[in-house]
Amino acid sequence: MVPAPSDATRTRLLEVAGPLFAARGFRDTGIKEICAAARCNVASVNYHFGSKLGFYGAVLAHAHQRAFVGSTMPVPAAGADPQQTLATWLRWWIGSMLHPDRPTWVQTLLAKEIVDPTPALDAMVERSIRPMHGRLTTMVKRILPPRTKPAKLRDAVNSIIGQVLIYKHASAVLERLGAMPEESAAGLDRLIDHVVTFTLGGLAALAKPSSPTTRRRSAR
Amino acid sequence: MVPAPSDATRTRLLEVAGPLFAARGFRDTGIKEICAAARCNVASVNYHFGSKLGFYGAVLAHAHQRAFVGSTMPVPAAGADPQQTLATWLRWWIGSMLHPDRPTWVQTLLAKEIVDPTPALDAMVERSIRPMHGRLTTMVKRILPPRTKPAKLRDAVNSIIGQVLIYKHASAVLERLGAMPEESAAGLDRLIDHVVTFTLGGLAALAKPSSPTTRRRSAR
Amino acid sequence: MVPAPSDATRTRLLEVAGPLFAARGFRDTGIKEICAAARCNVASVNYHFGSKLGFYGAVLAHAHQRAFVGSTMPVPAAGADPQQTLATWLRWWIGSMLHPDRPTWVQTLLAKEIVDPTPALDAMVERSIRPMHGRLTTMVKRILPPRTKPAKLRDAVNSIIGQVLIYKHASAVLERLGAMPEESAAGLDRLIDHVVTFTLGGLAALAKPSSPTTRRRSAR
Amino acid sequence: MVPAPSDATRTRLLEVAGPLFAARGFRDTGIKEICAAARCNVASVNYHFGSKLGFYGAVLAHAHQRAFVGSTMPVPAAGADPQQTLATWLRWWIGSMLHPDRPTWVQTLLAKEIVDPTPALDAMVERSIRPMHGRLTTMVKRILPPRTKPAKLRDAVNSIIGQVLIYKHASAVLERLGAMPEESAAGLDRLIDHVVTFTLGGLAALAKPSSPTTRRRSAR
DNA sequence: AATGAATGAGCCTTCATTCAT
DNA sequence: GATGAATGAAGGCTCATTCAT
Repeated sequence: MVPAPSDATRTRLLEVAGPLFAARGFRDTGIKEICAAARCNVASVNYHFGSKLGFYGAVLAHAHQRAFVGSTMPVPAAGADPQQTLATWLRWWIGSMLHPDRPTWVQTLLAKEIVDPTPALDAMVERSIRPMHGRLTTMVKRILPPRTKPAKLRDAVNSIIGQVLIYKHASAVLERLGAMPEESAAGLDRLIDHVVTFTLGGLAALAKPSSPTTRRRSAR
Repeated sequence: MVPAPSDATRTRLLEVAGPLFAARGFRDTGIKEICAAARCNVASVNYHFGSKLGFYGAVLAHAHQRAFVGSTMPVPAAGADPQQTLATWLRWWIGSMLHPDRPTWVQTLLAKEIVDPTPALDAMVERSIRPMHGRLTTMVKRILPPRTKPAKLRDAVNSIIGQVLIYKHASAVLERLGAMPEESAAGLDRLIDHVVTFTLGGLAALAKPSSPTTRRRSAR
Repeated sequence: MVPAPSDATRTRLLEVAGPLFAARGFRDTGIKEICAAARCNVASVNYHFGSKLGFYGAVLAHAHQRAFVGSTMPVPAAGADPQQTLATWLRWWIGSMLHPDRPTWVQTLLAKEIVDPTPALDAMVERSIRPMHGRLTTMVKRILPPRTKPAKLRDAVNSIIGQVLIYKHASAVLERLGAMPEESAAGLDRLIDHVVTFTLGGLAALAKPSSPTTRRRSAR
Repeated sequence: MVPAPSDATRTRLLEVAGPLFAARGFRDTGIKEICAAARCNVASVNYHFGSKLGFYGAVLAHAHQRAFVGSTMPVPAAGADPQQTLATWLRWWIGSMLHPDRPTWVQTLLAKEIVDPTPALDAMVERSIRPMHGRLTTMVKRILPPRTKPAKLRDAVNSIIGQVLIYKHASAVLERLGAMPEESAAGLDRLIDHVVTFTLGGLAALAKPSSPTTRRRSAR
């Protein structure tokens, strides 16, 4: 079960399948196609991973390992400013999600899985997403007032995540609308600045006791 | 294009296919399955619509017609407060996207199409998404300072959209994280309040000339 | 479900599959092979019968219909001699099982199914075997003494059936031992005479109150 | 042929494969399954036995060795009563075939092989079946009149064998018909009594010069 | 001596589509 | 105008076997 010393084929399969799955989705990517790209027999996938779905799970895990290699999550200084801490973390996170020099297929793969889940999603959530989500929640909690209700905290975190995920989830539409940011390091920096500013502004607004502008009746 | 004289079957197919496509995606929903639900022959789809893809396009168009029936986009009063105008529009938009009393499959279908586009996406963008996007952009532009750069405006709009789309695109993950808002009218109202507050706060922060907190270097 | 008026392919499949299944068994006979013999597409089997197993069940039912066509089970005369009635019935049954002019694959198919059952066996037992078994049991019961225990009756019936089935079930071995009867009408007649004589003799012995010759201890 | 010096794996394979082959047949039992049960590599079978078929032959030979261990065929006393001799031998044979305390898979394996022969059947017939068949034939010959034709003798022997084989070959059907004898030592004893009585009665009837009851015409 | 890895042929089934009526 | 029948390609998976160590 543990990767044997010489897994030429196994490793090649894992390396090669990520971009393919990301490009065409789980169900539209045939193992024939994958094995052709990995120059191995179609039976290899089933031999090493039991089934196509098992293989897909392994690819996801493999992708997760690679996703943050060379980019360690920043640890907040003990008595650091909460806003500053969040800003730093956001810079790291958004950078690791959207950096143009980074192979884009890893995040695309995760995005596809999020929108159209397969049974492999559960493992992915626990392994990869929940830790980050917890970290982000903790940081936001420190910024909001002490007695903020959990629901409010939860919404705030979602608003932050949503601002970033849209570039992964809706890129096809944003491109058609001409609303994609420039794919350059400078463009990414500007985008990050924007998200940080927007987020801190939003959190500040949440911190005030105010009621939102004249909410007369619920929609509909 | 115009409904043929005797189109009982044709109409039934269009009505029945939406939820199925929304539930399992374009490629995973078989025409056998659809025709079984519509109690008609498997050849009917190709007979009436030429091919599966043509049928899918027709379903999307049909869905768009239904999507906003009984819920007209609010028109801003001439000299109204820009923030107020945006807030009102957001209430309407989020409500039409997430209201629990409303059949959810239309938006789900659009969300799936956004993440995993088929050739039918282009038509959908022009017909359904671009008008809304334009309207939203206009409203945000009125809130931001007069000389705001297009890129900044564009980012702001994306930040608003992203806050909402996440509930459609990432619901599978949010549910597993326990981060989904309550599915009730009251829960939706609270969520809308949150988005409005967060958004207006974010836009206010963007309006200030300041630079975000100490941005030393871009992420890695 | 009911055979439609024009089932060219469906009928051809049913006709052609019997000998093939009989020759190589259910699991060793590929639908590719069958469809090649029926000159139709490999998908036809699944289209008409849902699955290979469903097809096999249909072949069995079809075979059962054909098995006794033109050979109606003899009905005993009202006050006829029980021995005579049984003899007549045995003549008919053995003849229909072993007659050399009759296509042998039907019985071979049933025999294979009996020894190595598939899920289709249950239906076959109820439809085809139980009625005959019941008839035979009734006839034997009339020959044995009135108060014969059910277990004794059951064993007697089994002894009769076993004498016949061996020629279907163990023919491969009997041939190698040189113990197969001649495959001719005359040979079959002699065999039938033998079974009738042996059976009536055996039943007569059972009817006597005697204990079998010196049964000291059970084997081993 | 002779067991190699270090044959732990080889022996384990032989021991473990018998019941599996008996349960599911030669073609339906995968070597993967067998090797999993024997806790060895899938290549072991081919390594030790050359091929699956070679392995199967070895299993059959191994089974034959075990089949009659601890149960030696009774040798008739010189001047013993022929009926008594046959009865004694039948007791031993049926007991060794059907005794519930005895692992049943050996006989089941042979039964499967008889109905659906593989190339390994020939060896099995010569080694295991022909000697018994010869012995039985000799005993029956002593009971029938001196000048009995070989065909008649052969039929008589088959009638005896058939009475027993049915419980091995048709057990699936007999169970469904509720016609299986009780699986207990007492039940077996009763069954043996029955077969002995029925057989001796049948042989007695054969010995008479009579023709069977009014055989008018052969069946259809 | 023995094994984990890898192979290629074959399996049954499903698919969107087209044909003949 | 509409359908039941039929099609061929492709799908993932299992198999007994062989290779390289």
